[in-house]
Amino acid sequence: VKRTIYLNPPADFSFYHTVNSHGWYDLSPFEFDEAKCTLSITFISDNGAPTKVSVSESEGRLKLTLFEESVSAVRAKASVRHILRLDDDFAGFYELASGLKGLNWAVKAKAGRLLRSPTVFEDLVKTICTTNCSWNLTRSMVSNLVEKLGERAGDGVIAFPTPGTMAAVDESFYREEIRSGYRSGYFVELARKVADGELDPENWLDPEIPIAELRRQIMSVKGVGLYAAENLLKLVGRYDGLALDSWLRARFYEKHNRGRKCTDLKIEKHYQRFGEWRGLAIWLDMTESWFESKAQ
DNA sequence: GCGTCCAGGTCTACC
DNA sequence: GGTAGACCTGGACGC
Repeated sequence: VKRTIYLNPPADFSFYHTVNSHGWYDLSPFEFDEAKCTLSITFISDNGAPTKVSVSESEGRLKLTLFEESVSAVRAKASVRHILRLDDDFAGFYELASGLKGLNWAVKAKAGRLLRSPTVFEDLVKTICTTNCSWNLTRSMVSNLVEKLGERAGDGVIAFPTPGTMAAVDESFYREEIRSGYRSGYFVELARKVADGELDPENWLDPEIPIAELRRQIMSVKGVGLYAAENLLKLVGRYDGLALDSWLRARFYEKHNRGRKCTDLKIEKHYQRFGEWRGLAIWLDMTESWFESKAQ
């Protein structure tokens, strides 16, 4: 039995720009129906059951459709708040970015919220899946994780696998079934540490943890280097790293360096003025063209 | 059809 | 603390 509930987003929220903020909407178990502008999210409910909620916009409110009876409205709202970053505050960034070329569009469009998964663990694994490979391979590894290892409900809903489930299979499973190559050992080690309670990625959402300590913890995960750590840091609300990767560098060369390569230091200097917001500044500057012809 | 390169990098070994 | 070389996969490209 379907249920519909509503959620009031903050005034500076744009559903469209949040969903399309980066490639995450394209990774399983997210499903995005572009024509209907509806995002389906899947997470593990409090009773341990995988549950699906679809989210769309309706007259300025967020309309949540719940498909499982077991999930409470409170829990569904909390997950959506987390995934769409409804409680994040961007006033400081908008103040810095207002009127600036490359960024003013974001202020006007209310962009800046980077879509995230229901858990930090899921975002961490997905981020490792983005390293040193094409986006196609990232998508393939993630959908293999969900299809072959995900948590299944009776009605066909599948959520991203839990640390415990991921820890229960060995490296050869990842190599052969997930096709994750040398990352396979990283997944086994990470999943075991989280399942054993030795590491708690969800704790990284705590804004009180000093950035240096947080970065140290994240980079202690095998397979997570500077790019992956800074990317995950953005997803837990810390934007002081640029998270440079081949895509971002190429876009910077194109937009700000006449198509010629330059050092990372030059890129760093370009965004220095944005201080603790620089990671968001480069991302929005580099993705401006995604939204140029799509007035929303 | 086969070799090489490289994508939303990171680790290890050795200066 | 800085940097070659190795590392899975699969699609693109040159020959």
